[in-house]
Amino acid sequence: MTRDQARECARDILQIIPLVMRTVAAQLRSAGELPAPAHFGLLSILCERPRMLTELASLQGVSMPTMSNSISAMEERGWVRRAAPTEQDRRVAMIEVTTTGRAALERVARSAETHLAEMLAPVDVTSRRRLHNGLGVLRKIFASEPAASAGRQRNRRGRRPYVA
Amino acid sequence: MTRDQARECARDILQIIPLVMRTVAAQLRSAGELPAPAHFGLLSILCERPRMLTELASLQGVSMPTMSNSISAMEERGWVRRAAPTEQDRRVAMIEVTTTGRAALERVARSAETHLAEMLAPVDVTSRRRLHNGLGVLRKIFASEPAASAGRQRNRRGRRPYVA
DNA sequence: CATTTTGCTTAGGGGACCTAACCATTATAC
DNA sequence: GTATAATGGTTAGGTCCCCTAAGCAAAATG
Repeated sequence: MTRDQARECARDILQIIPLVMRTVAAQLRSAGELPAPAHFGLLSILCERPRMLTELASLQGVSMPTMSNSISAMEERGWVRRAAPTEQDRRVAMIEVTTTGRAALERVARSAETHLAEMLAPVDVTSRRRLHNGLGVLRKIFASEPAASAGRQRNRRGRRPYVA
Repeated sequence: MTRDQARECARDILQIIPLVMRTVAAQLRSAGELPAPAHFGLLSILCERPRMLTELASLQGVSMPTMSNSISAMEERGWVRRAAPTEQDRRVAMIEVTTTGRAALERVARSAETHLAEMLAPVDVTSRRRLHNGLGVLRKIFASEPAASAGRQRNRRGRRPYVA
């Protein structure tokens, strides 16, 4: 990729992603799912299988305090549970999704689906395929677990909240 | 698009866009451009030509108070200027970008370019094209100005912060 | 054992959204 | 031609998400 292409791509991302973000967030807000934008991904991950906090922070690319708070918020809503520490290692608290949580995920997905379907309706087939492919690429780029970095408080394994 | 496709697409967007958002925001933060994610688009728009506040709120899909605050923040940084009201209509205050603002935009673009280029480096040509196309579709969908809605405080003309 | 590392939490702060409520200034309606 | 809306903006108050710094307890390591 040439310098110009990189810059164009950067501008595109910087202009478009926040816009999409705002729109989706607004849709969820209006659907009464206030804190969903950040929690949705978490629920998805946790539906797969329970995880520890560090793992979740890594996967989502946020700091551990942030993840701790998010989980606390979701716990209060009854969407997840901090499982009792195991005999193996009493430090870790595995996070599990509850039935309520699964239902919430379903609800949010349905809500988003409705709104997005509306927005996607006027889009032709070719564009939809392009959208799908493009999202796939973004996923590959941003959802992978890049090389670890050094130092405390920096998600040593996996994605980190970009420190320098 | 079938229901299943819509849902899959919704899930993809809900999972991927926030991730990208966080990553990009973190990059800019670490580059010392703290409030850039939201302001970048504004600067881009204003570099084209001055706009009034209402217009900007519409284009960005946010409420007017939000836009007012954003502009105030950017004004404090010296990135934009609230032009003196005209004879024509003393209510409107046109927002103009300053030289400092243009420079900031350039700086942020370069910074983002650097980081993104790094992330995009391991991506093959086909994927890059897909990414580009996909972003184009997103732009078409989310950056267009959809039908107006009714009521005060709701960005009557153009994109609105989704109310119901 | 003393020290470090690891998993997690608490404390404190910032940015970006929102709704509600409030001025001005124009435009409309009797 | 004044009363009444409608329009452009701002202020006030609140939520959510994200961060760094600074703990605390349990495990691993010398």
